[in-house]
Amino acid sequence: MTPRTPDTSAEAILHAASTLLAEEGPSALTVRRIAAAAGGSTMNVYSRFGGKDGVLDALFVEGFTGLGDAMSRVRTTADPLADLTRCGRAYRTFALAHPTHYELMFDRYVPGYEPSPDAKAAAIRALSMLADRVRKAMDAGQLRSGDPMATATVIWAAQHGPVSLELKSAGPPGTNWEGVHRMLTQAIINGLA
Amino acid sequence: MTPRTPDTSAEAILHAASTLLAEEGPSALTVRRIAAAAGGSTMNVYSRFGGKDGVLDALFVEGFTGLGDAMSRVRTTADPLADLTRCGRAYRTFALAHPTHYELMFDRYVPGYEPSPDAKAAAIRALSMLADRVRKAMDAGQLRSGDPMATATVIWAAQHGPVSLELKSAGPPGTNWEGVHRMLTQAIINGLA
DNA sequence: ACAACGCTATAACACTGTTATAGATATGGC
DNA sequence: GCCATATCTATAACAGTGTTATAGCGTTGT
Repeated sequence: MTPRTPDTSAEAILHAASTLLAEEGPSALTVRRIAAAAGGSTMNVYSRFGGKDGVLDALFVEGFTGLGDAMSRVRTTADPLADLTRCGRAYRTFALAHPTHYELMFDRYVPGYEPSPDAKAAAIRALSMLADRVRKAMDAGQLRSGDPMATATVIWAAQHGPVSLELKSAGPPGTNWEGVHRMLTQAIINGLA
Repeated sequence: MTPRTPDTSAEAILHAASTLLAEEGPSALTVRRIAAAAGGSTMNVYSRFGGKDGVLDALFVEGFTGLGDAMSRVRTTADPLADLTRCGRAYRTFALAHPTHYELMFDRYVPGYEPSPDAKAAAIRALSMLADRVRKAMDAGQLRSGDPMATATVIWAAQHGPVSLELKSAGPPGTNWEGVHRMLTQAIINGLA
């Protein structure tokens, strides 16, 4: 589709970078390859994104937006605690479906790269999705009341731990990561109740 | 001391690399800088370690050895569950004391770097330290019995989650990471009891 | 003392992000 | 319609990376 967009626009660069990241991993994200895949020249990346970091930031935001969407798409039922558990499953599902984006979001694989304040804000926005549901559970009296953002951070940490290790295939071979994730999620939700 | 070791030995390279990693972070780990700091030439790194990855592997092992030692140094008392909790504290303390090593151990900051099988074995050895204590707690009837290695992996994931996020300073500013870590550790130990 | 070998250091190669420079293309004023 | 201007693009150059090949030195065994 769009068989020859004449303008090597910012969207083309972003699309190319996102595809490269998904299909070949972070090491394929070189300025030259991104520019070539977008049909333009390297300077395009600099004039539109200010450099490689700008593109990484955009992918970073894209990743967190997707993660937030995945969690906000979880249907809201009369049982806020069960909703939170399903959010945890959505978290792991997203990470396994987009491992390279997750790597970019949470691993500092580029020595000089640090997410910009705006990018970090996108991460906080995704966390707010969780905090909203935490607040609902608190209002329903199913979760000990307190700062929803702080409690959401605890749940987030419980998600990131097993998912991060699973993506690195750390730990003993044959580990049942789905079970580890479920057990940890269950334990922390019980502990916060 | 040793004011002019005539042999730019492997230890000198390792020491230089470890110091560079600790003092300037992963981005300072270039072959040329390592060789210069060790007083030798770049070829030294290749003849003795087979390339940069060999040095990274050695630092990887160094990190996991240190982490395993930190957890095995925790004193064993009559309360295996309390010992496990202290192991968790030792885990976080080690990570905060050696953030760059932790980064190397768990973040894939070098695009092409993958720990060698031997290096991964060192990681499993560190995990075994935890598994030993888990077994003790199981024998004492304080922890639900099962595969100690699998249970240790769950505890490990509960440590890595908050510690990893804390080191990246992810999450909302002003987060009480020590509290997040303690809460998660407590919850998972309770959940496994 | 001599020969052979191993190890070291230097320089070259292919690649990276980034920047400067020349060229083409489009725009604005008449 | 035509020219001057300005922007945007593409090419090439620069400093750095990991890695490899090559020439030189030192050491060692006989």
